[in-house]
Amino acid sequence: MPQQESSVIRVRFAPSPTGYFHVGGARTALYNWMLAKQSGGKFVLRIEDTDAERNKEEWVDGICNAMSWLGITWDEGPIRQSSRTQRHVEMALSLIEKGDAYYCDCRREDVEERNKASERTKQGYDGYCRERNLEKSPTTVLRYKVPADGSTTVNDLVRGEVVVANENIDDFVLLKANESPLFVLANVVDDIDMEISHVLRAEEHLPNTPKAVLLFKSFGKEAPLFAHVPVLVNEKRQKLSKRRDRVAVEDFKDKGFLPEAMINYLALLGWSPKDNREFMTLEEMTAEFSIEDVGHSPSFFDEKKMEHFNGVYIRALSDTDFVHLVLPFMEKSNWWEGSDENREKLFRLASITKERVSLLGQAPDLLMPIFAPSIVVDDTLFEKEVSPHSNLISQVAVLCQELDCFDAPSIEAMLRDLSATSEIPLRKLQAPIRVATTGAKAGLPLFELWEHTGRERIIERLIAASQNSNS
RNA sequence: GGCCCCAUCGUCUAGCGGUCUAGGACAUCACCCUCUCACGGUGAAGACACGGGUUCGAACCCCGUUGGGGCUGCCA
Repeated sequence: MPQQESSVIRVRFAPSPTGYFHVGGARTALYNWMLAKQSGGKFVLRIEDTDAERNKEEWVDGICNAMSWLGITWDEGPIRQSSRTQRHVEMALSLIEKGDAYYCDCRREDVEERNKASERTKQGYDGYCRERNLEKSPTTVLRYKVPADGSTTVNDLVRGEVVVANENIDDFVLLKANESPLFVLANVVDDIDMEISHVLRAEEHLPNTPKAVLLFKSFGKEAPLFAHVPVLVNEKRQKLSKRRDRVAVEDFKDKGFLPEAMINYLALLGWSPKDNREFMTLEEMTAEFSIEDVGHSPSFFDEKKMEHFNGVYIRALSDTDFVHLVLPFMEKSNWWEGSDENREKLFRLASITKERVSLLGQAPDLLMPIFAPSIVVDDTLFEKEVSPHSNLISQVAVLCQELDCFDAPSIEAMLRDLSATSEIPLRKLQAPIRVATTGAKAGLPLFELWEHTGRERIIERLIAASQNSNS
């Protein structure tokens, strides 16, 4: 096959704005991006909005924002397919003269009826109007006349050769009755005009690719290289669906996923580097990515594993970056006051917080006992963990009062001392006072937590706890 | 129903005819570390769908079966 190896790679990512941007689309976009960037090629963002009924402009913004957040940049676009309707129609009409297209006035019900009546095992359009030489009218669609014999081959970079007998390809619609262009037509015309070299998309498009190949041929153009990557599936092994599955990129952003972690995880769904390592930067992945090495079977999108990746990325963050990234999540809490003092405190808490969260959104819960003026202790938990130890708790309150300096080392020394004299292991001793001062059984290391909460509030909470136990 | 695609631990994968008593990661479990939790460390359990070939030799090649998925629109 003569191939344009010398010319630049031009790919396009072509979402239709019929819903939010989901992880499946993100992975397809990412693969396209890596394919283009590894050789200095161009990435075109094309919005496939030929179906005016289903598209909404706000989805376009959503897609662009989510892609930008992930770091998937585009060199051209977003180009609305709807802005090129005239060109699509013109190209479709040119096929009539070539004898490759014809008008058809069959209604869907008519076709179904005929199929039912005949012995035909296939269900699609039966070619009823092929030789009727209909004129254009408000009720006619324009169909492509698929050759009766022979077969059409799709040469796919990940699947290999896919051969389909032409008799199994229906005469598909090019132009609706209202003369608006349809997917395959618009796709092919735009790919030609935009000089797309590689069409990398999800496997769900494989069945209509022979139609595209036929069109390229009719237009006298060489088809681009195709690469159909497996779809992403849910736990029931069905293709991820915007409606059924909660997989919006934006939702993951809101939960506190880092774009780098998502990109890293997503890239590994269907592809892996030669040495099978998992943590890679976008640059490293781009350098090593190879479309031929993409797997052939669907991958389950495992949010748990992605969260693990996210935790690793969070822990690798500098304290400064962590504070910067976690601040928006803190600001969602009504107890958070964004003072310089609090930001400084947050910075000093960064390292012990980082290793306890796998999502940025988990940080506020951990930090609430320190920054919130008051805490809430669940009744059952209080009865179980706090009440039996009211004496101990009031004793600790006194010791806190007596401490020269209320910092972590002093607090630790004080509690270890108490542990030794009272013969209560530190691990047992910390439980009631932790619940009394934080409302939770687990959380940040107690000594640092107390230091940053401040002596006054800690003593206040300890006293309140011991008094509530007595009554 | 028809057409097409796919098939290694529960999941993501390594493996591209001999190095496989099948390696790694997530999840699970146990132990260690430890002020709780977490991080980290060590270890356990866990897979080549099945049947035929080809070959001295098959997870790797071929065929079939089974199972799964996608498409089947005047959606994309």
